[in-house]
Amino acid sequence: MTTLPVSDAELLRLDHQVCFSLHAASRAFGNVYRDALKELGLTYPQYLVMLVLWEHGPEPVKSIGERLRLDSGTLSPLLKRLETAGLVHRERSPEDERSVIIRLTGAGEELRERALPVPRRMMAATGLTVDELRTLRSLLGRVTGALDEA
Amino acid sequence: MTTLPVSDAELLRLDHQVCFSLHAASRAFGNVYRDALKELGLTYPQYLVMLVLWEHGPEPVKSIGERLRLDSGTLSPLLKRLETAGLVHRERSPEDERSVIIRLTGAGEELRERALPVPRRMMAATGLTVDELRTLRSLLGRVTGALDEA
DNA sequence: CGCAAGTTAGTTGTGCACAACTCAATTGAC
DNA sequence: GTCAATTGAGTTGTGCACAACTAACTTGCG
Repeated sequence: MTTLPVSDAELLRLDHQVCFSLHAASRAFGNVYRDALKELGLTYPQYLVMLVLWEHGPEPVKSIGERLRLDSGTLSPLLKRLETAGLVHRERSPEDERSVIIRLTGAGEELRERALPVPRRMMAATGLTVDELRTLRSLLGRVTGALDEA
Repeated sequence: MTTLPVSDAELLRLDHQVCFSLHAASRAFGNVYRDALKELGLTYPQYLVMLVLWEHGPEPVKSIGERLRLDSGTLSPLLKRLETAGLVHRERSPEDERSVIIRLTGAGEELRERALPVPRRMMAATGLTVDELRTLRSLLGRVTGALDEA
C-alpha cells in the first residue's frame, strides 16, 4: 500500500475530520434510532441494555457495564427507568449482597418480538454494503482499542 | 469485490456491531479528548466551536450550528459557558437583531497556540495509518449523509 | 402601510456520559 | 478473628444532545 507524502497541515486537518465525522455519525445514528425505537418506548442506550439481556439472560449490573463499557453512574438511573417502564426487575444477589441482578419481566421478554425489525431498518439507513460495514466495524474496533490504552 | 452470501442473522448481528462500535468509539474519543483538553479548560464540543472560530472568525450562532450540526438548545448554554470562561464575546448583529455574533476574545485567540499540539496527540492515539484514517473518514461521511436522509 | 409567516436565539425538560464521592458487603493480610 | 483494603451499586454535580416551546425580529404579501 503506497501513499503519497502528506504534509503536517493535511495530517492535522485529517485528524480533525475523522474525530468530527465520528462524533457526527454517532449523533446521526442516535437520531435515526430515536425514530426507530420510539414505538418501543426505548432510547438507544436502553435498547443496548435490552439486547444484552435478551442475548445473555439475567446479569448483574457489573456485567452489563462491562459489555457496554458503561459505569454505574450511567447504568443506575437508566436501569431504574427500565424498571419503572416494567421491562426489568432488580434483585440483590443472594451470594453477594453487593451485587444487583437485572432480570427481564414478561413485558421485557415480549418486547423482543417488536424489536426484531429494527436492525434491518437501521442497516438499510446506513446506505453501506456488507463489506463496507465490515471494514467500518473493523476500523472502529481498532480505534477504540487503541484509545482505551491511553 | 465478491462477497459470499450472508445470512439474515449475520446481517442483523453485523449491524448491531457497527452501531455499537460507533457508539463506543465516539465515547472512547471523548475520554481521550477529555484528558488532552483538560489543561485548556475545554470539553470536546467546546473545542469544536473554538476550531470553527479560529478558522472562520466571527460567526453567528446559526452558522456555527450548521457547521457542527448542533441546534440552539445545545449551543446556547455551551456558548454561555465559553463566555463565562472569557474565551468569546456575544453581540447582537446590527443588521439583523435576531442574530447573535460570536467573536473570540484576546484570550480566545491566544488559546489557539496552546491547542496546536492536541490533534497530533489524538491522531497518534488512534493507532491507524493515514490511509486507514482516510477510509474511516470516507465511510463515516457516507453513513452520516445517508442517515441524515431518513 | 399592516399583519401573517418565517427566521433566529433562547428556555425548559428529559436522558446519556462521566468524575468524584458515599456506603455497605466482601476479601485478604496479619 | 480482626481490621484495612477492595469491590459493587448508588448519588451528586457538570456538561452534551435534542424535542418542544417561547419571544423577538424580519420579510413579504395584500
